[in-house]
Amino acid sequence: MRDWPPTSILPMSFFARPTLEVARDLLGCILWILDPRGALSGKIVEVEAYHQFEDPASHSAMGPRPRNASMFGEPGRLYVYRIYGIHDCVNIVTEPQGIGAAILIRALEPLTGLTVMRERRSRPDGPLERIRDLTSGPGRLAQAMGIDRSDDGRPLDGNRVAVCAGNPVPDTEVCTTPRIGVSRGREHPWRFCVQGNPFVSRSIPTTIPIHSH
DNA sequence: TGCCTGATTGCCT
DNA sequence: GGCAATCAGGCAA
Repeated sequence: MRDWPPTSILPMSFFARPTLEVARDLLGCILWILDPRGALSGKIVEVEAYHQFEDPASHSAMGPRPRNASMFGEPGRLYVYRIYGIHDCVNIVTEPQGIGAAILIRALEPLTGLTVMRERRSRPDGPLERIRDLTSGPGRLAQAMGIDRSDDGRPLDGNRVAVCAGNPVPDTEVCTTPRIGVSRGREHPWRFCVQGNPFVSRSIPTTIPIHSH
């Protein structure tokens, strides 16, 4: 496979850090997955951080359950859940094992395997025309990359999935906002995105630069 | 057991 | 801007 395995795979130690640091550093990194039809990749341009402690919006807030077990497992693994009965959402486990924190990947900029992504995202009436609709949202990118709940708990070790270092995003291009769609914990600006990147799922008025000049 | 809500998306008006 | 699709977990009864 020409593009596999990818280089500069981030080690477990990268994810075994404070969740907000990992979330911010994840911007600009590349999510890779080995699809039967080839390697797929995209640049991470939008994420949300979810803690266990004092974060009522986190799935881990009420402690370990069968569904969120992987959230309390080793860092650097996937936590995949289904939302609204339809869409799968891709998270990466952070902090030391047992804490119960993760980062939701909300948007990617497609880099490799656009043809496969377009086929996966095609509608009953035909393929998607706009590249932006491929991966600009948590449910969309999961579908485009072919990630589902069977990937829950899977390590980012380069066997099927990996996150690799990319071009670092400077503070001047990082924005933080409240998390999308959460009813509790909205006071925390724990959504991070690359300012101006067209693949960010959506912008909200309270967007503020992480680097205030 | 039954009802309600949710880290969403796409189609409809 | 409204709303259906679709389902698992939490909680009330």
